[in-house]
Parts: sequence; structure tokens; C-alpha cells
Amino acid sequence: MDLRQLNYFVAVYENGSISAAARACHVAQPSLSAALQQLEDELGAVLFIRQSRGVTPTEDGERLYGHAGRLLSQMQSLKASFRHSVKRVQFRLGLIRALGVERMSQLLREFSAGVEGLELHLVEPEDEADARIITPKMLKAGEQFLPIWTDHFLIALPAGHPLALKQSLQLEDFDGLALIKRTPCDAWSQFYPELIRNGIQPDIRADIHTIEYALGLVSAGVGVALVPDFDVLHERQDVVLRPLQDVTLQRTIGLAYPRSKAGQPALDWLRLLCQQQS
Amino acid sequence: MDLRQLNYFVAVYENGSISAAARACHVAQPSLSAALQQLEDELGAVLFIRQSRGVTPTEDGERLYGHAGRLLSQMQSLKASFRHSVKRVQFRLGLIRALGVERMSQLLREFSAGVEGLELHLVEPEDEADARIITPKMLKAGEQFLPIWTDHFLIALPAGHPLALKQSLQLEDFDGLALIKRTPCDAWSQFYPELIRNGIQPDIRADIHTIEYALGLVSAGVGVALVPDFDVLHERQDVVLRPLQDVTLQRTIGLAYPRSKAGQPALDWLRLLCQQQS
DNA sequence: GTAAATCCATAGGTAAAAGCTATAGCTGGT
DNA sequence: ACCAGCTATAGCTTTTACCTATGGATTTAC
Repeated sequence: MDLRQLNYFVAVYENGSISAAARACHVAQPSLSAALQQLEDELGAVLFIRQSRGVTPTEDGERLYGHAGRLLSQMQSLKASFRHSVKRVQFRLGLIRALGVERMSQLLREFSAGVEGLELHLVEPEDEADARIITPKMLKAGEQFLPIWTDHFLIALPAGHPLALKQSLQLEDFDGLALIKRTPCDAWSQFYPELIRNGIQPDIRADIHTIEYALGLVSAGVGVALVPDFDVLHERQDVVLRPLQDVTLQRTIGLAYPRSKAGQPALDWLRLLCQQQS
Repeated sequence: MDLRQLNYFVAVYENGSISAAARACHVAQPSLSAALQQLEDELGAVLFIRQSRGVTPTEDGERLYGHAGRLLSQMQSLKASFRHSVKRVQFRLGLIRALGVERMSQLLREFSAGVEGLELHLVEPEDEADARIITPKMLKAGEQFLPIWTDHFLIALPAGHPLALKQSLQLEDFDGLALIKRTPCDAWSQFYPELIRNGIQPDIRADIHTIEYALGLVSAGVGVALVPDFDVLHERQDVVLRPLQDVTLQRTIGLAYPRSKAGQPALDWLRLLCQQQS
């Protein structure tokens, strides 16, 4: 019974699934399966009941979790008590605005957790930085680009909007339509000229920067907006998402970093995290 | 920082020396040195001051020990709380009598500690057993023999006995000498016939079985006795040890076990312990 | 009802880590 | 000065943690 196994056990417990825990721990699923098996063999107890939809803890699993959490945190604080003079690691990360609060904050949380003594400074995407999360178009000379997410764009409509009756929208539908402009946005700079080229003139009601604001305006009935297809958006009851016919809008967001800085531990860790984003 | 390293750290602390801790943990000394180094690197603190005569803990070492001990014992009790229905392992060990309480009890302590749920039954050396600690002469067919200790024999004299003035004793010195017989004993069965062959007739005052009793009688002035050369005996002020000239008496004590039972975990562990006896 | 997706387990191979032996350097005791 | 005992280093072997790939089982989707 070592700390590695206990850590994995806790992760499995808290994720309710071996696969999910493996993703959270950044290891392959069989590694976790094996570690869990070892732990169970050593304790002579079954800790989880394996089901096709994840695992559920047994009574022994519950009992172990109670103690394991306490033990691990004691271990952490013991280790921390020796971290008197850890060198602070400064890291400047440039961020474009419209990339989704949810997944971004999760990425940053993991980034911070993985680097001892990290001081993370978030700056504007065009500022000088150790790394930037941007679209390929913003790349500078000497920078390496590592794709993270590819988002398709949809049209967000207020619930109850007449166009919500259609399964997908055509360009013609936008003529005179109340539209919310969101910049800077790759999709917008593809989409808007396309409208103009077709002689379609929408009614632009606002120009804002973040997806969250755009959705707020949509929900308020100000107009419709072009937004990336995040999973969380589908759960909102106040907006309806519809694909565009005829034109495919998508963008890629990735990590840009100076080739010369590869090898720096914080950056390497960030690159690893980015690679593992689905 | 894993439990292995913490365990080693505690062992080093409690033994006051890396080498001694390595012996206690049944690993080679460099393994411990390396683990300790890792721990110090990770914590960024020096835990022990290395001296030529062992190590002494620093302030950080003292602090870590306070917490590490508590953590490890919590870990142990957590593990123990799952050992509800461990299969009891029965083990019958045959022991000849005269092999020295000190080293024997230490061996048995380590044996018990290393086998989960061990029920150790000590039986007479000639009884049916899973293993026996005996001299090679007592070997039965189909048994493997693994030497553990080789003892040289000395003569134990009461302090102040006239023969104590000599640095070593000759056979002639035994003519008419008050002698304590200890059987069964390999050395005795070599030595006594040798005396008779030379026409020397000692005065046998007692016949007992264990070394401790023999020494008690020597100390009481009943006579002199033939005893194996244990280190602890040299520390006694009430008896004097002298080698025998002309004749070398020694015995080998070892572990005898049925070849067929090799592979059984308890026996394998015992074999390992026996191999590591100095 | 079949196909796709999801989850856990197993197999086989690779690379890191922990182990061992041998040896060098250092210090205190005979 | 030499010996004995301790720690550190070097070189090598064994163990083990990890990965990819795949199979079996079950739930979800169409």
C-alpha cells in the first residue's frame, strides 16, 4: 500500500469511474486498473463494484476513503511544511477572450496544481508572454503551435424565437435579423463578409467580446449570436442552438509558445495538459 | 515522497546509522543512502548530518520524524483494519536447545514480523516440523540444509579459576577437572572421546541442556563448561573464556527444510532471514 | 435489433526506478 | 600506521509502472 495507490483510489472514488480518474490523473486507464487491483489484493477486500457505467464503492471502499483522504492531506501538509523557500515560478500566459470559461478554468487549475510555486499572470493575447492560447492566425514568427480544441459554430437564438422552429438556418434567414456581433472572432470574420457578398444585411444590435455576454444578450432577446458549440450551452433552457446550412464555420484554438523556450518545466507541463485535452 | 522513503527515514533515525538501518530493513546500504538522498532533495532540507560513526538528525530531521512516525503508524493501523479475516498461517519450527537466546529470539521476531498472520509453534528438533534449526548431523532424507551460524567452542571458567591465568588450555588441564556436561552437543561428542582417548578423566559434576544453565553453573563455581563463542558471553564479568589448544571444536547450525516445501511464502521468508544472518 | 459508444480487464512491450555488488574516501580507535 | 566501520559513487540487473492495443460486456442510439 503506497501513496500512489491511495491517490489513485481517491481519484477513482471521487470520479466514480476508473476511466474518468485516469483522465484526471493523466495516466492511461490500465495503469489505474492495475493499481486498484493491487490495493484490493493487498487489503484483501473489494473496494469497488465494477459496472458497465463506472464503479461504485463497497462498504470497505467507503471506509478506506474516509481514512485515505485524511492521510493524503496530512502527507501534503507535511510536505508543504518543508516548502519554506521554493523558488517562485513566474509564468505569463496570453489568453484570447472567447474560449469558454469552463474548460479554460479547468485547464488553468490543472496547470497551477502541477507546477510548484507557480505565479500565473494572465495577459492580453497580443502581449509579450511565455505562452499564448490563441488561434493559428495570431501566430508570430518562431512560435510553435499546438492545437487544443476545434469548435464548430452555431447560431444561438432566444428560446421561443420563430427561427427556432427550423432545424438549421440559411443565410437568407439573416436578412434584417437582429444580430449580436462578437469580436474578435474567426467565425465572425468569415461569416459576416459571406452575408454581405450575398446581399444580406443583418441588423447589428451589439458588439461585445465574450461568449458569456453574447449569450446573456441572446437570452434577453436582444438578438441572435454566433457562438462556438460548447457542451455546456446545450444545457441552457433559455437559448436554442441551430446549425448553419451552406456554410461551415469553425475555429481552432491552440497553444503557441516560442520554440526556444521548450524544455522549461512549467511550459512542458502546460504542453502536456494541452495535448491531453479531448 | 513515498512511504518507502519515509519508512527508511524512520529506520535510519531509530538506528542512528544508515548501515544499521539497512540491515534492519534487509536491503543493501546504498539503497538506503539513495532513498534518503531523494527525500532530502525533494524536501529541500538536510535531514541527517553524516559522520564517520553513523548519522545524527538535524532539526529538520527531528521534525520530520515526529510526523513521519505518526503517519506511518496511521497507515499501519489502516492496513490492519482490513486484516479482519486473514488466513492464519501455521508454522511448526523445530529448535535445538543450545543456540543462544539472543540471536534466536531476534531471528524469530523478524520471522513473525514478516509473515502476515503467522502462528508459530516451536517444537522439539526431532519432531515433525515445517523447518528445523539444527546441526547437519540431524538432517533427514529429502531435507535441504542452509547454514546459518558457525560457532567456535571455548572453555568457560569461573572468574578467579586458576586455569584462567593461562591464555589457552591443553587437554592435560582437564584431568580431574570439575566439568559440566551439556548435551546434546556436537562439540561435546567430539571433545569427550578425545579426552578419554588421551587417558584423561574429568570430574563430571552436572549434565544440563542449555547454554544459559551451563554458564550459571560455571559462574557458581560448580565447574568449567564447553560453550560456543557468542559475543554476549565476552561481556560477562563472572566467567572467563579460554580457547582450547591442540583441538578445534566448532559446530554449524543451519536451517533444514523439506525440499518439497520450498516456495511456501513463510518458509521462503525464513530462508531469506537465515541467509542474511552474519 | 443492430450499431455505436463506453467502460473495465488483459496482453505485450518499453523505460524508469529500486535493488545489488564492488569499491573509494573518510574518520575514530587500537 | 593500520584496521574497522560508515557513507557515497559507479555499474549492472531486476522489478515495476506505464503505455498501446485489443477483447468482452453492457448501455445508449437509431
